[in-house]
Amino acid sequence: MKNTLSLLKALSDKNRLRVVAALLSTHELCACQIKELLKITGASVSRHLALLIQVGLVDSRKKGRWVYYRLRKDMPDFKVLLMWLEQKIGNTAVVKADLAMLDDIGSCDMIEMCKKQRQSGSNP
Amino acid sequence: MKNTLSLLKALSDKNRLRVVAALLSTHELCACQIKELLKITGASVSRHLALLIQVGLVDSRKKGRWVYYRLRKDMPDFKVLLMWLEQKIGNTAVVKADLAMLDDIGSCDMIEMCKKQRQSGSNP
DNA sequence: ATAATAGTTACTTGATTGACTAACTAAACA
DNA sequence: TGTTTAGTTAGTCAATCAAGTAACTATTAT
Repeated sequence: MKNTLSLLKALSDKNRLRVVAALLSTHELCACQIKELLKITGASVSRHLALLIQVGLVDSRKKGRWVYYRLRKDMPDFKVLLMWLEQKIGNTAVVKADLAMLDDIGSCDMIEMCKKQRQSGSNP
Repeated sequence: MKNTLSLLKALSDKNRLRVVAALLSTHELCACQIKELLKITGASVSRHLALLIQVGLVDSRKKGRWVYYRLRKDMPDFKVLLMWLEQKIGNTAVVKADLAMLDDIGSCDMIEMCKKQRQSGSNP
């Protein structure tokens, strides 16, 4: 009960839901890509992802300076829920726009993107 | 997206989740039964149920002085989610205790139960 | 008709939560 | 080795939310 409640709470935030939707179709995303997608500070990204990891929905791996996150689609506990979610929000305007945005971000060089982020000054 | 978010938020509260779990196995419950189950004021019950109705999960019908609520299990939008939920929380201690409690409540005369509630003084 | 009562709505209060800034950690490069 | 940088943690603030009390509505019973 408590676990399910935590899981539902984790999904009850627009930004976290957008992350999950994005991860449903991209297999893996770097923190800085998520930051670019949601247009929030790195600190906020970090906290959102920490929560998604805590409830077991997301996994992370560190590669050099970057941290990559991926959805644990295989977990039987979540499988049905994630399929339901995908079917529910996969075609919404927000998610479609996000996926288009991710196409741009993904085709970018990571280092260049991070440099651009620094210049546009969202995080000192 | 907005609808899905509202739905998830509606389910992200312990009392509302307990109500949904209860309705999953009882087909119909009166407001005063829910009040007895959750041990909160009638006002709070009313607001929780209003929210569940607003997101489309619950239906209500008025019969005399009483209002009965039922889950809209048929709705294709919710069907998968509700089945997932039932499988996830159906066997938890909280829900099992709630169902046992509802057995008692259900076998009671409604008028007697409401009278007892008045006497125990939870709502003036 | 009047009193009683089940449920809703309005208002207030305390707790939770999400976002930001700033300080910190760890990895890479000069 | 020292600096830059990606990400995390701590602290603060504003907004949201759940619960209670009190006032109101509608239905039943005396």
